[in-house]
Amino acid sequence: MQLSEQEIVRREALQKIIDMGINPYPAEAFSVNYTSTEIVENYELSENNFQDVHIAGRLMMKRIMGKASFAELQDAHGKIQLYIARDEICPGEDKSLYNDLFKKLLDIGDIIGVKGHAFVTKTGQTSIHVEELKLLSKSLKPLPIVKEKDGEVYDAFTDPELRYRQRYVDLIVNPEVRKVFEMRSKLTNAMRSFMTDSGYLEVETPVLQPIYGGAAARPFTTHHNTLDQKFYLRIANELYLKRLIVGGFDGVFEFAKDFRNEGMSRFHNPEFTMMELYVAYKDIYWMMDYFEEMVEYVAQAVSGSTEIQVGENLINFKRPWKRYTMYGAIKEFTGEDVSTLDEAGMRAVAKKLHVPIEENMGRGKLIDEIFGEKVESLLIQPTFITDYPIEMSPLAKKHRSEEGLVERFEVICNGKELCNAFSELNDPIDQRERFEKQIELGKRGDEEAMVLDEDFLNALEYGMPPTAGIGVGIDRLAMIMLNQNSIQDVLFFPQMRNV
RNA sequence: GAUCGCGUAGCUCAGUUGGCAGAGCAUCUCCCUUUUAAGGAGAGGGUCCUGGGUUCGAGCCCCAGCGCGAUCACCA
Repeated sequence: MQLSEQEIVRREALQKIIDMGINPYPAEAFSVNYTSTEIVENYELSENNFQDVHIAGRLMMKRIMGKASFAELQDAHGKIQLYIARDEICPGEDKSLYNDLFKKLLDIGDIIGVKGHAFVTKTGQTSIHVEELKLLSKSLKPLPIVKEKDGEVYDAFTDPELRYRQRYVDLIVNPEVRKVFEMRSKLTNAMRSFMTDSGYLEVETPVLQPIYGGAAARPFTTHHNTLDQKFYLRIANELYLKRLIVGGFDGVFEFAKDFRNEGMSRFHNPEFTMMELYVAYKDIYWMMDYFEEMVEYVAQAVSGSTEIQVGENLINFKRPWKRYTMYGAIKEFTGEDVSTLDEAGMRAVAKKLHVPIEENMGRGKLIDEIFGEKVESLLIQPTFITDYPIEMSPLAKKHRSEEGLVERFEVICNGKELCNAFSELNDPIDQRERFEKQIELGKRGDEEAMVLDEDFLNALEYGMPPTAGIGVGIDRLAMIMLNQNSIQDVLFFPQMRNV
């Protein structure tokens, strides 16, 4: 391994620290009694508090001025300035703790613990007057140095490849990145508590599945040695959650890592998080209300408002959201009434609207293309689209009144699909026929056609109550609510090519 | 998978017509007891992504490859 000049210097410093009799990686705990932000935010309010502060974190800046110095300590919550005077951390004759350890051997990035008292400097900055200093962990790699003045950031660590491959560095030096992930956690917590408060059960279902199902996608495959059997990483957990509804639970949900062996883009990572919820004795109209309420609640919890600025758009999650049928939305945005057209008529409309189509597309696919090309990107505010063509929805119940459609809705927001929901198909005969149609599509070369799951049909044959189900793309929801442009910015460790 | 762009010091970036490899921060040495993008004086640090080619001479031009990004394709 080729070491840079700075890395060599740090290894030499490490050895000198050991030579001084100091363990650079001590085993014992360093108990902390305050965090940086607690002190900074509350010092003025409680003048006499914080006189015995134990605080630990990463050394982020040293400003040495001879026999006294300032430094910046960063803990999990923020930064606080340290004031270190030689004669206070070295009250005796031996000044080596200050002159050697602090001034020369401690580097930016080292993890230290200090004891001291809070005070305010001449220039008005709340700081810790250090009385004791202890090295807790020596850092051997130089950190990127990010500077800031008057809210302006200089030399920010921005190379996306380095940021994603070494997210730990990104998190150390880019506080706004930490913030995004803290808010993502808030988001999922808010959803979780909303559903738990409704009385629904959070469950876990298999990631390794002998038959993949619940979505149309190409799977990852793997092999179990003992069983000598092929397994797939799940592309969805839909069919397992429905088995649990058959089993008698009236509401189950799971935050699931799903895996799809497909292209990557700023909206696609090969592994991603989907939240699926199934509630017995409900239909899509109930689910629309429930989802609307949940997202409004989540927006409030995450940002303290139902209005969120996303790029150039101000998105308002306050209920009620606009609702269109798919035909209605096409009519509204293109002026074309396609509801009564046959396949040929649909093809003619697609051509007229300059929607690129292929000869083998059926009526349902044509509708989907027209909607995707001409309507979807125009829907910025959260909008319900209901009543999808049956060909695209093999797990959704037939529409209660419209031939050729199913009871399904999606919510489109910021031009992208946010969720997908059905009144779940619970007729086992119908479900078998839909699977068989998928098998034919598969034989005709559709690599994403669904596979027949005999055990799932077996479960349906025992009887599943009428059920509403929804799948929510958590990464995409996070992108919108946290105003992030790429899925990579809401995943700690986005997939990268191995180097 | 296609097209375009990018890859230079630990980080952020310059690099002219092809002519000695540059800056700021960081690092090292020295000075400095209320600084804060601390300051002052000095110094060191390079596989210019990799491999070929053209040329007297390549960071720069050409070819191939690798990695990243953007857009598209794919993606319920």
